[in-house]
Amino acid sequence: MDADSSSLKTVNGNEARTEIVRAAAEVFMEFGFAATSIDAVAERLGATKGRIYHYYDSKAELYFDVQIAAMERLIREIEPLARGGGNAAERLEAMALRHATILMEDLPMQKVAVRGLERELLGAVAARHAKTLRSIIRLRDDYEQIFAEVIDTGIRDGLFVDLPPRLTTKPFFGALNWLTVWYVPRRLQKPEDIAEIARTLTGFAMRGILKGA
Amino acid sequence: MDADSSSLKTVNGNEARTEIVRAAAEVFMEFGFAATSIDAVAERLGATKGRIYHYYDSKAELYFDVQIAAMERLIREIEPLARGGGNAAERLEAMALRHATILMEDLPMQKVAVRGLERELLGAVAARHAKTLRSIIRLRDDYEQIFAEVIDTGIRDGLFVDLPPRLTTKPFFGALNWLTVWYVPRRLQKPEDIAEIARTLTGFAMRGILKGA
DNA sequence: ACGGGAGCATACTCATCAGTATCGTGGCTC
DNA sequence: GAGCCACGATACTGATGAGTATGCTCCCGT
Repeated sequence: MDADSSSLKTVNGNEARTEIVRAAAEVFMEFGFAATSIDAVAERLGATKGRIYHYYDSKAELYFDVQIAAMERLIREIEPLARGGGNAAERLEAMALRHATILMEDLPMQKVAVRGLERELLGAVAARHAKTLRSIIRLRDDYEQIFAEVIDTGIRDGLFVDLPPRLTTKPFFGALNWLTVWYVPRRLQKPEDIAEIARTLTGFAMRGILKGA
Repeated sequence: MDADSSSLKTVNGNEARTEIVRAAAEVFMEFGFAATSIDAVAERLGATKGRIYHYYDSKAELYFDVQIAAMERLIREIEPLARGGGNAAERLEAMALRHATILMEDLPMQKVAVRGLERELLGAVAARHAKTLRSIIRLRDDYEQIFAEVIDTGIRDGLFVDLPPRLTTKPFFGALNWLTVWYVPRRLQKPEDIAEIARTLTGFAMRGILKGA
């Protein structure tokens, strides 16, 4: 149906774009949007600007694509869990565990996404990319909504502490997302370690929200 | 050459510097380090570059000063609470409550500090400011240490969950610090609202760390 | 076996800042 | 009441980096 709904410049550039997005995520993660030069991304790719501008019209568009990719993976993996079996507490726990794991597995992309639409952008580029911007905010809201609904259910079922859901969701995400600030992937020792961190964080977050017995 | 330890250029510029730091914090909060121009800070001051470069040698130095001011306030206010009365749980709760409150009261500075030494800096400016950089990292570590010790005590006393302290501190801070990501000061309604938010977050964090009855 | 275009590289342009150099001006001391 | 200096404004310089213009080279279909 779409001749060209995203601003795809060439017909078959999807895997080329993916490769660019991956490299961009790494550099954006390291330096942030403003301090990242397209040349630096190109260098990480072992290429030059030309390659990137062939697929993307601007740095902002590339940055947006990183965020979109990150959010889409989260939504794709977490939504089924929200619909899965078990009561609200069990489902929320599964979601949190998966969420934390994905953050670590996909650190570059996810870190960029978590940092979010740093203000630096909104002011500078808002006008030109208003539509894309809105769609990303939409994605983020949708994602939070998935959690919010499960939490809502849990509160109504008397499983969770009886507080404003919005205000409960925040520290819940905080406990998990904060890992993008401190987590540094170690060479070696990765496979089972990620799981342990994810479990610890999830445990903390769940205790925070569960109504005391 | 020059004997003065901080790079204070003029003799009595302390209040002038304070005013500059305050303005800088607002702009840095809004746009981040890289995307903030000194001219923008000057404009917020209702002045020009000249004023700023009269007191600061570089943008980095100014940025550092914001971080230092933020960390110093935290340490100054929280440390007494760590030494105060009560068991580890009571002290930790008081600390968390105060911490969250300060974040909201001093949002610009604290947000900049929480975002931390964004990587964008480390690469770019590390060499020249290695000493300052180290002292800021030191401040941050000291601050975390204040919490870590109380948490340690609580674990030994059997009050807190029995997990690696380092891994418990992280989500604890996460639940609190995350508010710098979502909290937007509302005009009106501020005085008691801040207190409620702080209490909710603190409650969450404490439940996360307390050993279930 | 030859156009033509997708997929890049190279080589520009032009704007934005960080930092500097220089110059006014008011207040202070003697 | 003259000189001095803290303070700050104005007017430069130089580097960096986003985006563009253009050229090269395969690969593809015909």
